[in-house]
Amino acid sequence: MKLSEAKQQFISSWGAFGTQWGINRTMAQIHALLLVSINPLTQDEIMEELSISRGNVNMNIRELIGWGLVDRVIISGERKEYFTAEKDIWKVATQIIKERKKRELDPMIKLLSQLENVEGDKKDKAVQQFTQVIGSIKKLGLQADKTLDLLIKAEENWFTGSMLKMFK
Amino acid sequence: MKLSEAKQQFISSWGAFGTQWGINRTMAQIHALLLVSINPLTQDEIMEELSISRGNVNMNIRELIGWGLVDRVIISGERKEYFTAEKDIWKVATQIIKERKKRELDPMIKLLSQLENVEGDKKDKAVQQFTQVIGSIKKLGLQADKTLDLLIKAEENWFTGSMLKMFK
DNA sequence: CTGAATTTTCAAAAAATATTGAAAACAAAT
DNA sequence: ATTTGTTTTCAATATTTTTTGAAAATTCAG
Repeated sequence: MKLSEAKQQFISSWGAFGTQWGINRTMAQIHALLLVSINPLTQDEIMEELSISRGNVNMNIRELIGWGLVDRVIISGERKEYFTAEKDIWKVATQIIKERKKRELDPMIKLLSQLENVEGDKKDKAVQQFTQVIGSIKKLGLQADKTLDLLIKAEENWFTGSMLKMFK
Repeated sequence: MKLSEAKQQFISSWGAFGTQWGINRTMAQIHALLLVSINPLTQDEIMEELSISRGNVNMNIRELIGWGLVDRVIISGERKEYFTAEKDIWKVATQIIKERKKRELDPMIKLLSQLENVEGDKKDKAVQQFTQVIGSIKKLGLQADKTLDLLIKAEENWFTGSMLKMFK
């Protein structure tokens, strides 16, 4: 397989995987494109490469910047803005975990905490069961939250190092 | 907050969280409903409770069964089928991990393995960089795969037990 | 086997989401 | 201050995804 062909394949597949995870296809494709581009790209280059409109590029680039996965790059003497993606995959992964935790896990735990305080007879089977289910989901959430915090702080060898040794 | 109100809130919020994870809103809501229902429910009861059509219930229930999160229950003497959800949240979590791994992570690793074999000059900076990025994503994927396999096999106290001890 | 109850399918409709493109806003150079 | 290149916005449009509901298929009882 040729390089250009492989890049195309990567970009298109990454977009497809993205949608399965609730991520906009184009956003995932732009990220993929920047990951496999040696040099930073302009909006025009991204438009060209992916055959998408200027507005689409602009919106998704800003979204990617919001996720902390893409940075603006100023090239001196150039009028246009350039964009580049973090290439260190460990950093990319922790950044995504950090954001999803903040946007999704934390609000979910907050919700579950509220739902735990349902009023009613403690002997009521229905109340018991509800509180039990909500409580156990919250517990799992809190544990995941804690673990992910540590993971985010841990160094790159977390997976390869102590983690795997632990399970032998 | 009253129990019925809390249930409604849980179901509706669970649906919203689901969509963020690329899961059909109704499927997540049906799952939530069954999680907080003491008794198994029929399709008619689910239709009624969530105000959705029969076809919609049927399709999403089958999808949930496919994910291993919901089971058909036969109640003797009854003609209708009943449905119930696994209430043990740890089992639910490992089941979801197992399925997403199979449906998403494994295919992704397969793709990356193919893309690693790009033909071309090894000294070409572009080829090097591409291979490096693809290789590191694959590596991360393989490590996650391995870790999740162990997690799936591990007992319920994985998070609370050794996992947290490891990080102090 | 027949008929009634129940489940499944799937084309059409509705809803949700993503994309376009042109106008407006902004920024740099002269 | 004006022109020119560039970025941003957002209403309109297109696409994708979900939902409906009625017909077909299936299942069970008699």
